Amino acid sequence: MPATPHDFRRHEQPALAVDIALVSIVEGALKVLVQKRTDAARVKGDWALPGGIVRIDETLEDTVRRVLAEKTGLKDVFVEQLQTFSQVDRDPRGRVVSVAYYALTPAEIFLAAARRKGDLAAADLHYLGEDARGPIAQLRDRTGHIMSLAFDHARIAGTVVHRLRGKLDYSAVGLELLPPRFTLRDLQTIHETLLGTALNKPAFRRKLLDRGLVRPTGKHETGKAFRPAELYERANPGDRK
Amino acid sequence: MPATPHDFRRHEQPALAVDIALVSIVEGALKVLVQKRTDAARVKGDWALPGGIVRIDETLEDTVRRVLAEKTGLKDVFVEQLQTFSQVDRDPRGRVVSVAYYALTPAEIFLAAARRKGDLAAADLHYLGEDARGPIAQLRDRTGHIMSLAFDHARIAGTVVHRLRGKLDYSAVGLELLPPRFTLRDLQTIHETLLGTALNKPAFRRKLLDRGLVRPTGKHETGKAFRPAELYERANPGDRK
DNA sequence: CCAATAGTGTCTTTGAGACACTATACG
DNA sequence: CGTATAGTGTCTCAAAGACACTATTGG
Repeated sequence: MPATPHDFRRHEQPALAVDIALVSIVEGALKVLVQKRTDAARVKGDWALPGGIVRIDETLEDTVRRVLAEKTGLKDVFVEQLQTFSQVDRDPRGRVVSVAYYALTPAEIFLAAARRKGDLAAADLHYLGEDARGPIAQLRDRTGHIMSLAFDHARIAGTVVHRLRGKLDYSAVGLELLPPRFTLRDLQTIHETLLGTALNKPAFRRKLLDRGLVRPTGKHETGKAFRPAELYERANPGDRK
Repeated sequence: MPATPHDFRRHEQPALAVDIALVSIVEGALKVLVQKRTDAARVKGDWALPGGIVRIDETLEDTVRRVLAEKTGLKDVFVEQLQTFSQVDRDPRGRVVSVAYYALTPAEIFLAAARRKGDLAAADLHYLGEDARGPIAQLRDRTGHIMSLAFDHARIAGTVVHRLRGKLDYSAVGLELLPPRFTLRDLQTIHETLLGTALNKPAFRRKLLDRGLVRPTGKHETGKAFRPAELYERANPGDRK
């Protein structure tokens, strides 16, 4: 029997939040934006992914964009839903179900956002693999020290890497981590950093061009002490040459 | 600044529910379990996916298993999270965010569950493709008449088919739609029904056996008027022969 | 031995990896 | 013209599709 309106609140319900992994690749290193926690005495973990409570009149995407704007000043970021996390004890302060999102942005924009507020930091994101409960990641600061993550955010970060690795094969998601014009070598570095493996140069180029995901602009890099690479841009979907 | 416990309820929040697409393949037709709606006057759509409100002490998987048990009597069904749907107007009775799940079960168990209660029905699930807002599906009854779906459930059903098609390539998810022992022809029919295309027999068999996903039992079908097929079972993960 | 489907051998096609080669800019 | 990287031609290899062939059961 479907619930009627007043039924929705007959039982006490979990609170609903979003958590956002803002990810970038800076000089061949995978980065994620984290926020310094202030009540680390009550909640284990010095750092957390930015997040916020979903308001009654917002879609989840609205909440994500509001939180990103409030905490980083960023607008028009690429955002996709990852997965919803609902372990009963995931937040020791109360019952919160969190819908995790990942956001992707080029290195320059990412660094500018991380510098904007004092409690934000760009952490190195290391994928540790999967165990019985799923993927997991570890964060390190620029000196290589481990940054402890609160809640289930190490799981969320691990799941982001796992998802992005899967999507590289069949989508152009790596383009979200580059400016509008880029070289194929840059894009290959993006893929290699996310996958953690080296890729074959001719095969990589063939695949992208055959599938019509990128298009040469005719322009070239400048200021290099050797042969400059051609700049490419993303092809409009539907284009096949 | 992270919220403190009392902050969680400072604003009014959406209610949190799960919706479940219990899917099966019966005689080469893709089926989904739907429930007859009683207040179709107030909410457009005669049918809906089974669903329920998430209780404070439940994980989402707990809610899914509770709802499946209450509505169908099924236990130990294969269940995976699909996606969370949060359009503000998705339920005209009030603000509800819904985490959609799909559940897979073999034809016999599915048919028994669908017969168990009078308000349940096994609908034919037709994938219509993707538009700008995502995948969409249409339901038909056994006479071919369209069954109108409430809320965004046509989107959820479409997203389930889309997800399952993607997973067939790299996972053994089709095995969840078959009994413990099955013929390779049965499994190929499962794949073909989900994908909506014919598959190459030798290639299909090679792939499954090379990847060690299934294992021959040495037993064969009985009661066929022609050469009986060998029965296979799922290989334990890690086995490679 | 016929019907009908199970199961396989093998040729072709396709796409990815390997690797070496040519191309081109700056200084 | 040397250095360093861009970009490509081509061989190899692996996986998937095509297709025809053999195998096996009940009747």
